[in-house]
Amino acid sequence: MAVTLKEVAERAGVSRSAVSRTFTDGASVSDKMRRKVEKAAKELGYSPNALASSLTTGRTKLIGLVSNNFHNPIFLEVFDLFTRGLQDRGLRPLLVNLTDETDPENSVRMLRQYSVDGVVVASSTLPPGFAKAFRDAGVPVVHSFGRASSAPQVHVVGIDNVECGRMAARELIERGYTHLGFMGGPEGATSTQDRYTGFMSEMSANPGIKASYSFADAYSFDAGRREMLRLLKNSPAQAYFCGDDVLSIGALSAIDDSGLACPDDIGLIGLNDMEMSRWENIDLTTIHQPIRQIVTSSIELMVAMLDDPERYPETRIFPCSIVERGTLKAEC
Amino acid sequence: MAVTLKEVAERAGVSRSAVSRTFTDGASVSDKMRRKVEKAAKELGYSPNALASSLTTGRTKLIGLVSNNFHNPIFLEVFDLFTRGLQDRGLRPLLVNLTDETDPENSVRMLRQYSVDGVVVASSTLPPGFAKAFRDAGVPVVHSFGRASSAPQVHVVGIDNVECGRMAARELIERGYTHLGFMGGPEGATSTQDRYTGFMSEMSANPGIKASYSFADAYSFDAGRREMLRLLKNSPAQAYFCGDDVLSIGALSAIDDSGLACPDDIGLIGLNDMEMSRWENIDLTTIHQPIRQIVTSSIELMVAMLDDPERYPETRIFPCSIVERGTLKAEC
DNA sequence: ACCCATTTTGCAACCGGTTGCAAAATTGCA
DNA sequence: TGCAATTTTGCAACCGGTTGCAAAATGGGT
Repeated sequence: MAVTLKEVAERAGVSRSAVSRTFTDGASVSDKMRRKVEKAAKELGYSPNALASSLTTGRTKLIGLVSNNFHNPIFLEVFDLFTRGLQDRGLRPLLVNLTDETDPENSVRMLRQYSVDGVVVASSTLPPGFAKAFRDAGVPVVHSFGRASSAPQVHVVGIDNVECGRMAARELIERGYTHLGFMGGPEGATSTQDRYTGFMSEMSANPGIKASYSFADAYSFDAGRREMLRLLKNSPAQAYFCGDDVLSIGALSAIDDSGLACPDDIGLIGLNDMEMSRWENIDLTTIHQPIRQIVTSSIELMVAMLDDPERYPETRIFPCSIVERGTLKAEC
Repeated sequence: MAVTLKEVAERAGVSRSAVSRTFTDGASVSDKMRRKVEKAAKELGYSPNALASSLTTGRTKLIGLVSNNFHNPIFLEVFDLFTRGLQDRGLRPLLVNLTDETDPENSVRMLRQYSVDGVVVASSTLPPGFAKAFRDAGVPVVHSFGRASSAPQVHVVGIDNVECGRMAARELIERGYTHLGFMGGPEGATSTQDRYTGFMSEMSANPGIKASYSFADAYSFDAGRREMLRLLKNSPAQAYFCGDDVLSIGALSAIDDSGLACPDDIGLIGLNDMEMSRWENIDLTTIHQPIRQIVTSSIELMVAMLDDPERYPETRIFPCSIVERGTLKAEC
């Protein structure tokens, strides 16, 4: 069906190598030859088979884009940025959905069968074992939204979740709240654990402040709503730092439904600053996570690693900042 | 780096063909041989190179998943369903983001370079030209969420948007509204046009009802909000059928902000029934689009076409139904 | 016009698999 | 045990490209 190199060569009356070289940049071809070949190629509608060439060059320009976050709207933004960013650099994302997948080996095998040049793990809830499994298989890996570490085993790009936890606590304290709540995401996620650690460290620094904590079982609206409804039943805190924005929105809905008002009765601060958080009927005060920068940086790191697979693992942390909207009181 | 067939063959002391056959189902291999090969393969950690084999078999099991909807949260659900469904059938989605892309030829060329076995166009806003361009290139295509047609040029799976328009109009009329509004999505999208046609056809059947219409410039929160704010300035209708749910939610926010209430002052009905629409603080009355069935059916159709590329183009339409929630009055 | 340095071109082997065909091995049956 | 039918195996060519190397062509200087 498809036109091959050989046919173009015959039509142009030249060798196959000549055709190959006209489509390989950096190869030595005379202008005359190039014109002849390009003419024949155009007439036949030829375009080179990237997979065949990958056999000899060892590069497919395929990048595994691995995630298990298909229920958090912020990941639609993440996928948008990744796909466009990769495309712009001539790379192709092979999307892998790891929801329900527990064994890294399966995905490693699959991605190796397709000889991906690299893997981007885009998830804050996937255990670090996945990223490591790829690395152990000799595939360049970047873990985006992964856990910051001073001695990373793979490249990590993300935020300092511990610092975010601290930042949220400080903000609530500064605003005069004296009974704070931490309503985390899934307890097993490293992001949740780190935010918890940071939040609590700030608590120990402020003995006058009362704190309580609990965890929702997913980063999702329903989980946030359910957890907040539960909290509201018995003496809730004055303000909560929620695991992320979608969780906060669930909590917001629970507060509304209970006849309470936000921020008058209960304050909320989220994390992510997803598009939806600035919707006027949500208007969530939140910690901005610079996802655009994280994605761009992840892609840059990936590209760098394609050139030098031995590159020493690096952690890139981007600063977060509070976006003030309408879910915290100005001052208590 | 990677282990090859040849190495396994040498280790097992057999021919390369033998190794190839043990990993090809349906091939003739004795049990003894199979055991020998599998042992060697395991020891070496061999897994076959899918791309190399695609050279001779002509199948890559790669499916282009093409979309330009990276701002409508419903597409996260769509991607989730597609990636899982394809994976379950041993197919791999190559994600292509066509935001800002106007020339079908580019994407066709790109996907042909990667010899995808088929292409799923998942979009209601991409012009039909894209799907046709793939078909013309000899690639099996399914257009999901595409325009229904009695003489389709490519396989189409989706809903009857004209009927949805009618259904929305009828619902509003039955509830006693006498001044209806159609607030469409982007005017160029076939989905918008069809919903408009259906809506207006019902209007002509009800001469007593007053109707007005306008279009938002994207299927997005901001566009919906902007358009509704504009409408509210001069004698708005009593109830609107909005282009889709995310647009409705934008409209809802505009209504709230203007000090009006929904459904008391203005009624709204959306289309899609995305996850968010049932969030308790949104609670949107909407027309349910059975996306799960659409995706499943699209995948089935794709699989069928891989077996028989000449299969005659078919349109599959799934019925929609109204989901009653809180944005329409019970009775006026 | 001649010679040498440089560039362009084609040959052939190779990338990692698959597959038609014929030879070798196994099986069934007398 | 012998022989034909059947199954298993290996050889070698091929899929669609790339690339090292040597031969052919070109260019420059005199």
